[in-house]
Amino acid sequence: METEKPSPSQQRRARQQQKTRQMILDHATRVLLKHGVDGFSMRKLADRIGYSPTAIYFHFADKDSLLGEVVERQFMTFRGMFEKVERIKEPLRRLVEMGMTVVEFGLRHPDSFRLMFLQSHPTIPKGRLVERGNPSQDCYAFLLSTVCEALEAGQFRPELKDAEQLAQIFFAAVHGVVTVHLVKGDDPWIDWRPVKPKARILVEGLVRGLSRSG
Amino acid sequence: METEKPSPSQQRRARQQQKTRQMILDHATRVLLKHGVDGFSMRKLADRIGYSPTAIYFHFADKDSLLGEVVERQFMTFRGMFEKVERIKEPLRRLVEMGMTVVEFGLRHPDSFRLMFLQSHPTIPKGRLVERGNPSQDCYAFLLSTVCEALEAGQFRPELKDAEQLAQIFFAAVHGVVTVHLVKGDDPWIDWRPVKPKARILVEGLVRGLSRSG
DNA sequence: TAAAATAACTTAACACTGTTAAGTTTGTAG
DNA sequence: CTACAAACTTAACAGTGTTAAGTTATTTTA
Repeated sequence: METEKPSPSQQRRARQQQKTRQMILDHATRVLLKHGVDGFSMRKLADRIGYSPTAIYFHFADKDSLLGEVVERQFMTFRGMFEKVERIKEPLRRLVEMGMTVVEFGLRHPDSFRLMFLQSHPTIPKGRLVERGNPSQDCYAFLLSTVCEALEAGQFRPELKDAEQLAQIFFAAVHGVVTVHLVKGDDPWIDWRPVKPKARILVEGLVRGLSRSG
Repeated sequence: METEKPSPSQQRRARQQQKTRQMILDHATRVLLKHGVDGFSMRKLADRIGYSPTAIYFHFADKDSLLGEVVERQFMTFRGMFEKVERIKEPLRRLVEMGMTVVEFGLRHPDSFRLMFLQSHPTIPKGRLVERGNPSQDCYAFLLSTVCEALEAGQFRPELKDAEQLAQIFFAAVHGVVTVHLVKGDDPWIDWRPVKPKARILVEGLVRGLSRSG
């Protein structure tokens, strides 16, 4: 394989392309967070950025890919919200506050949450932003490491040994509280109680129920 | 108000209308359960039933109303799945099995679950099939009554007194397990564990963590 | 420096979608 | 027999994602 070094003009062009790519992503993100995924369309986005609809397809394969990249960036800011929680020493307490952070994120950025956790994203971007398995970038890895810590300290009941399983259980529980609120929160059929207290009781109750001391 | 008694031919017409309504609903349900909500469209449905697309609008206000009624019927069959669980005497054990039933339903009828619990349905049908608050028809009421039973028997921790809150917590947790599986189950990013064991551990752990004995 | 090639677009179109306005057939009521 | 309303159909509107073909400008090559 011959690796031709790119000429200066090629580099400049590549830089320009990256810039317009970013510009499109920025606008797409803004539209998504303001009008939701239903209020987003390629044509509206094109209108907004002053290009024709087809121009976007020069930079992104299709709508799914574009949304996939937006989601990837949302995951970065999502991960950022866990910084405060990171310094909690006690793993089980950290686990609880991680759950509350997810809830916080879901309430603050509902459309973002919907996009990230209520939609399948089959199209995986090639150059991923977040590094798989690295707890400082991958949220799931961070959750997993916390569970592992508690596990190694022998804080869970003896029959619970699978860190992946436990992590997925905790995430699913918290996910459920937020999702039900986002999807059915307006339904007058049910006399809904506030989300945060419910989440607290759920996560703390779960920790108590699964830990050795409980 | 003058209640004119309907003539025989009027009655027959009304019957015929109800019949085609049902026919449309039946086909709509079948399409939805086979091809999912994304594979459903008014025009395809019209094709299927041999009418023009607009004909459907004579029987239903719009797509949302039609889907709303389909969902309502799905809730009836959903409720039906709880019959076996109903005879469990011990309320906390019943609570656990109710959760497992929800999971069972979600795994067996994923598109149905998506339609019922992952979509907002602002349009409430006028003549509702299920009677609000009646535990033998309304699933939430059934859940609520079970929670109440355990609550009255003093089986929950003393600080937990709100039946609605507890019911919503339990439902959200189970909902989360199913939803995460349906939405992200294909994501190769995570090494997913089987759903049912996770659900069991979650619900039993939660019961243990929130109950007095735990 | 002129010609060829390539990047970065635009225009026009296709095949869909939900929904409505207006027209048509058909059976009932007076 | 006429009038009317029910139950439809046809045609159209406004929107969607996406592609094929054409255009313009810049860069590379002969």
